[in-house]
Amino acid sequence: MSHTMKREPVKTPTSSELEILRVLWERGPSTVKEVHEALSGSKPVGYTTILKLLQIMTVKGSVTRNEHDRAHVYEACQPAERTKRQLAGEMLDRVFGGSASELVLHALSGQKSSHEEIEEIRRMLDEYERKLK
Amino acid sequence: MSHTMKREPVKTPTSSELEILRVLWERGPSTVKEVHEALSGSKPVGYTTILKLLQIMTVKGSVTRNEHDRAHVYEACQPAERTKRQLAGEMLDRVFGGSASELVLHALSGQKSSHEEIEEIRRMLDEYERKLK
DNA sequence: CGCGAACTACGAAGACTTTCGTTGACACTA
DNA sequence: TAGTGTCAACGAAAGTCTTCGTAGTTCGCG
Repeated sequence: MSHTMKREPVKTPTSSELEILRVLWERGPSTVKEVHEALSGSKPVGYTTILKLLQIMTVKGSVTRNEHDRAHVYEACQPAERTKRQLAGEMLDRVFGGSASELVLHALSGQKSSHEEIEEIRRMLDEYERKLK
Repeated sequence: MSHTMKREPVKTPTSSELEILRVLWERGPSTVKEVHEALSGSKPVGYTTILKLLQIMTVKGSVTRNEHDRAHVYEACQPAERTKRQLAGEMLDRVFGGSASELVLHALSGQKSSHEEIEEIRRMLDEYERKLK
């Protein structure tokens, strides 16, 4: 009955979901245990908390799980690039009214970026304009 | 008793609060009515909803209000620059692991920026490096 | 078999957000 | 003065998010 199912606009992940997604993006498909261990490093969090979150994310459709093994293996549905673009785009609109330069300005003002980092950004701008033509 | 009061780390505004703050930043000190009218343009929202939000924000400390007139006048406590920097900085850390170039990359990939906009970003990069020295 | 370890499923509490209806105070005016 | 319009204050409902305890299942092993 897929034709009766609403194609949701892929809501942006919540704060906790994002933490989990970052682990999945970095590690690739992982079990609850693996995600839990990865996140426990930074702050204490219960095993079942991660489990529950992953279950909810499965229902929401932001991750899929492979139940072949007893320890289910979870995987992000959307590639990191897509979700990051979505998040950056939202901030661009909601905070900076669509002005990319304003976003860059404020992003830089908050921390000290290295000369290399700045050079990297310049390279990307060149690349971006090259593609526009 | 200010010395007994905790100096909260100024939590980042919620989605609705941000919408209101943007109005206050743009218009300057405003009454509930004015904020309401400004926001009604984009989407329907009740007057008391805005009032309640502003009251909550007053308690949280993100806005102050002048009760001199019957229609209280609200004003953002933090300048736009500061809050924007905070929001951009958070996204930088939480999504892009602190990589400014990645943030720029994804911000640009989501929308089409004009040549002028790109030039503006380049100018800002120059400015940023100039100040580093 | 019976036990403990490893896992999933489920429910529910608590905190926050968002939204709005209702009430009451005030002030202006017919 | 009674009626009308403008406001603030409050309470409460509904929806999310986050967290975790508890219960039940399965597997390997002594």
